[in-house]
Amino acid sequence: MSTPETYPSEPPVRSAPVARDACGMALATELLGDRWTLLILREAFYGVSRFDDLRADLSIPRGILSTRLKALVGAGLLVKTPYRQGRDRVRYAYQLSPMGQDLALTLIALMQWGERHLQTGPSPVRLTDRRTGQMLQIALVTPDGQAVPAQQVDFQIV
Amino acid sequence: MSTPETYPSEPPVRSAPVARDACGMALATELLGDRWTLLILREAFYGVSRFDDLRADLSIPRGILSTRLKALVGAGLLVKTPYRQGRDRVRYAYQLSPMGQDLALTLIALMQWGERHLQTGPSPVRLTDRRTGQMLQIALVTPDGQAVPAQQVDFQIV
DNA sequence: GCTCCTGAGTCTTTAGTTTGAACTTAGCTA
DNA sequence: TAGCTAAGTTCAAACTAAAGACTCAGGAGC
Repeated sequence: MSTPETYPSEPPVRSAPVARDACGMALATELLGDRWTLLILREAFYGVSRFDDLRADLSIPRGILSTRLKALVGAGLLVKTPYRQGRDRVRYAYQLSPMGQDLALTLIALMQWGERHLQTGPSPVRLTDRRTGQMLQIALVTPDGQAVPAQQVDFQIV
Repeated sequence: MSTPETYPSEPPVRSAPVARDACGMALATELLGDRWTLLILREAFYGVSRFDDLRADLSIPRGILSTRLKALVGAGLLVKTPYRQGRDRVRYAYQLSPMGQDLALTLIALMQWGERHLQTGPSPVRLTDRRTGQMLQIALVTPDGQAVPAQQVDFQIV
């Protein structure tokens, strides 16, 4: 973005051009930015929904899980739904709300980045087009659904 | 993903079908999942590169910034480059490596999600196609760059 | 009825991080 | 020589997380 050797011509950026409370990314980070929250949402995407299953799967302390779930329900990403299995007593499932499901693209972007740069083996997750079977990638697209290469993307602050 | 009222027919998922250390998302979360790291990368994307500018812009304690920058340099997301402005002594700029720049799509996905669900006002960030001026959105695309709607995406674990 | 079991929590104590403030260092500049 | 600034480091106090014990509710078995 800036070229350190060729200052003074191009002065360094001294502060972010977008205030933190007007930036969707910063707001999202406040909600999702901790060691557990993204992992909990990952489980939710995979369909794990019960307190004790989450706890066992993540090895997360009960107290922390309890607080995080409350925060996520409070923020509207998860919904706590009662259900009854067989003759069991009523229990609760934590499931993604539409707002939570809408995080899918973000988590997929994160996953694909992790696969490219951190993962050693091949990915066990396969995202394909149901019609053609083609592999899918995250990209920026125009309203009519045409991908635009990175060099052709214009980033502007108004 | 599962329908709480209509169990037993469809049993609940008891654990994530992908081990944490084989999942790009989980690996990425380990690196990026804390209160500051994503905010630091956000600054880096906006072009803020100097220690004290980051510190002032984020109101982050020096010690934390120092450790986070070291971690990010160590992980290969940032590069610490010496530079010299005018006759000043040599200083260091923290800038995105190619690996860090490759996180752009993820951060944009996060930003667009935050804008849809958390932000009250309109976004000051404008992402457009340089050729046509059209607004751009994150989506899943086929290898030839055609967006695929969510309902048509097939998610499989191998 | 009484006891045990399980899912889903809460409470408490200990361990680990984060903060903020003060101190340090290197290279200018007056 | 003293002063300034960017970029750290160090340290005590405050906060947060972790691990384990405790609680509670509704069945199931005796």
